[in-house]
Amino acid sequence: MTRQEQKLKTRQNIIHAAFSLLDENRSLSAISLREVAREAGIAPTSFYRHFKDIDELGLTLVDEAGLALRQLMRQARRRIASGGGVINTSVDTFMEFIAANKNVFRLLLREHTGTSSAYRLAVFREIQHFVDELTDYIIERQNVEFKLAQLQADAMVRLVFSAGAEALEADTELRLQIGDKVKTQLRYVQLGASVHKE
Amino acid sequence: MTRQEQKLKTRQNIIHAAFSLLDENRSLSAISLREVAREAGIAPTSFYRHFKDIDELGLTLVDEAGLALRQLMRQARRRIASGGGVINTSVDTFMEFIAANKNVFRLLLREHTGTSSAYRLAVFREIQHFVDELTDYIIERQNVEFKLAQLQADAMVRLVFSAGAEALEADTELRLQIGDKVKTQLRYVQLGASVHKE
DNA sequence: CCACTCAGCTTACAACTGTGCGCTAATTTA
DNA sequence: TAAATTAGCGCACAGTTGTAAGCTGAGTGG
Repeated sequence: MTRQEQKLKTRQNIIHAAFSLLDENRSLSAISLREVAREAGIAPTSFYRHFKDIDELGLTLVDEAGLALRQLMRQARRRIASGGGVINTSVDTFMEFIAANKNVFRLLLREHTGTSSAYRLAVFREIQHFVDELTDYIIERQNVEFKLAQLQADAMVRLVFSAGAEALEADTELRLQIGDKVKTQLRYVQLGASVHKE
Repeated sequence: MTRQEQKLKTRQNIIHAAFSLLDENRSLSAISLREVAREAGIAPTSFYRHFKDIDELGLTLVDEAGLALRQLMRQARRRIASGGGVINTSVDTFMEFIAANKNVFRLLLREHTGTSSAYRLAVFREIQHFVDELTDYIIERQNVEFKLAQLQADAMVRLVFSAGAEALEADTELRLQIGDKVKTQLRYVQLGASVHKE
């Protein structure tokens, strides 16, 4: 194994360690460099060979989470194309993502309203991608003007993320209920927006 | 000043100190007992004369914030009674509340998705009050069945809180824009729900 | 008036934090 | 092969944390 490979592996160990520490009751600002190092199996000071700060690690994690989100979007689009209804498919995909990547979503959720403005901004940008993509989609499908589509998309994303927060700590059955609830709410928004237009 | 009065005053000093520490970049779990004591002007160990834990203080703060929320609701109802449109008045009242009680709203927002499940639950209950009251109101005004009213109220509260989060860090002008946005979104929900019913 | 209560203090300690410094051993480069 | 680079380590230090123990002085109740 070359030196570069080894370094990359250690870096990923650190990232993985940090994600695993986010379990249940910790936020980015609540995990310490030493803890991460311990979990990653390196000496505390070796951490600096990979990241300038603990904050630099934090931003990296947010980026990784954003990446996962974008992959989620792609997956959802693929699924929609193969039929089943936009809202249904999107919500189902989203809920499955949450269940399968709890800590990733937890990170986004916590830091979205968290204490570091840098993290908040980073998460905000990731969510905005979501809104933008959905806006385009709505314009194309429902043939409405930009402003209205954006408002609608914004509302929908907010509702879905909020429902996600609720679903995060729920068991499978409750999560399905939450999914049903948010689907209906999304239909209200969609219906309301299309009626409003006329 | 009697001993009891003095104790109460110190207790309120502590609570006030804690709220003021929530400014900008701190959450409940990120403020230390010693900091609170310092800010309140007492010795660290004196803290224990008033609260068992820092967590007990935290729950007290959430309660206080909930109280403020309930007062907000009453104020909104009074204002609606004197005309001006339900959605408009409610959102305006809410936005004014946020601007005037930043740290109170910040607390609710942060702990809603925060790291302590006890805090999360406490905040969740406070928000649920909001939903319940709005549900009753909708049933009464729009004469719809409970289930539908609840779904509608739930969506509306989620949208308003989410907009509040955005407004929290915004200046006056942006806050007004956010207010307008969420008002439109709420009308979508309302419209959509009423159309859906038929 | 005198015994009692108790809010607040000082001192102390062990645990933890981030990080500077210098070493080692292994890979990379010339 | 010799020189240079560097990932990772151990040690050290100053700063912070929560909280236990025991004292003091002022308000309280008999």
